Amino acid sequence: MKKQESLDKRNLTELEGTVLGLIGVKGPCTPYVIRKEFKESPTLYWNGSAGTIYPIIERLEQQKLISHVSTKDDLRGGKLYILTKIGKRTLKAWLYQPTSPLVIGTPPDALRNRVELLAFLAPKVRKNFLDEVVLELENQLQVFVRDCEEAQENNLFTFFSARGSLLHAQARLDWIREVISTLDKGIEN
Amino acid sequence: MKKQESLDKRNLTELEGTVLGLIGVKGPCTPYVIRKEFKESPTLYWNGSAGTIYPIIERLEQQKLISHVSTKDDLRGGKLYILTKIGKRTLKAWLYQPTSPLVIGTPPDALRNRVELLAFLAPKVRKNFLDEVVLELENQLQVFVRDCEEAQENNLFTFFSARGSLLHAQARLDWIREVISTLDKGIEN
DNA sequence: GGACACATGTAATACGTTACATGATTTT
DNA sequence: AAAATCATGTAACGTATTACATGTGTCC
Repeated sequence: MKKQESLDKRNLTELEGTVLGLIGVKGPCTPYVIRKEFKESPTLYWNGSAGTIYPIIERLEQQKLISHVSTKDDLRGGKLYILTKIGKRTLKAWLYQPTSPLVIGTPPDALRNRVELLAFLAPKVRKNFLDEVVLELENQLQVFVRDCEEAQENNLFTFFSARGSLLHAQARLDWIREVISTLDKGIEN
Repeated sequence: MKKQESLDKRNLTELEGTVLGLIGVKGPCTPYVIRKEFKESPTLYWNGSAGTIYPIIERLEQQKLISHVSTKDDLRGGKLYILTKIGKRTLKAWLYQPTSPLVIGTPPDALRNRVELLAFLAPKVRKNFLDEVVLELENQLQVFVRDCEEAQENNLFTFFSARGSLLHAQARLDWIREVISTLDKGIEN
């Protein structure tokens, strides 16, 4: 009853590509390890729930992008997955998309949505909201600073990723401060 | 055959809240106007497809958050929707969430995903990728600069939103340049 | 009269999450 | 023995997109 006509023609989704990439850079690993990676990483967006990861691993195997080596003796250790030749080629193609709007385009941002609609709140409430946001962002920034320090000791590219989150958080903070000061000036007039 | 047990208990999704907010700040408007807003805005993430907007308007009306005034005479003009009292209260509560992880948390970023997995590409390919990304981001930055100038003449908060996109784009550009220079130094050693 | 913008909707599909279910192994 | 972690999976659901279908009014 599974629906999968022309699976090989489909492009990888962002999450599928990331899973494929994790198998690629981490070497042979089990679905469970992939899940842990998602859960523990502060920069990887998805939560790596079982209901997502296992079906994706299945799909990738059916598309011959990954294959597993059986581990009969060890009931505890799960199936170890590795990239196939096609998998390596596909991953390289998926990674190298410097002009794709999905990669280059500005991601969604729930805070930006709120700011766009802030006209609906009374000036005082607005001010309170923005002040609280600044406090939250300052705390978050500290967390990312620590993440960067930790990541620096491990993988260089994990560090880059953490650094990206940090710079984004800093940019958001600068932005909200700018909004606050602009609104404050407006009130004076 | 519609499934909607306990609709009033549900929280608003990000898109539902944004639709409600647009009706709130723009005043009475038709679903079509909402769709246009999404299509034309460079900072609002969603594309405002009919298949999304019309069902949302329906749901919001069923939850008594919005109501419409009939326009019998004008077949062309669609139904004009406005916020109800409950709608106004709900919108204020939805906007004012300065500590919500969804609002404050760092959004997903497909470029960050790529960078995290860049170890899989050969150094030369990596370099090409990053150089191309810089070019793309520089172009994008110019677009956002123009968006900001346009928005400055209209709504202040639309300008803030555009400004947020601009600062984010700038942060991403700085970040990738930093990654490139770090990798270049590594090669020298 | 034809093209285009206005206006509303439905059906099929894709994607990810939550919650549930199961069982083995290790730690306390 | 109980709790926690390892490990794999399924079912139901929510949400948004794409593509399709339909019709009206306006402009050239």
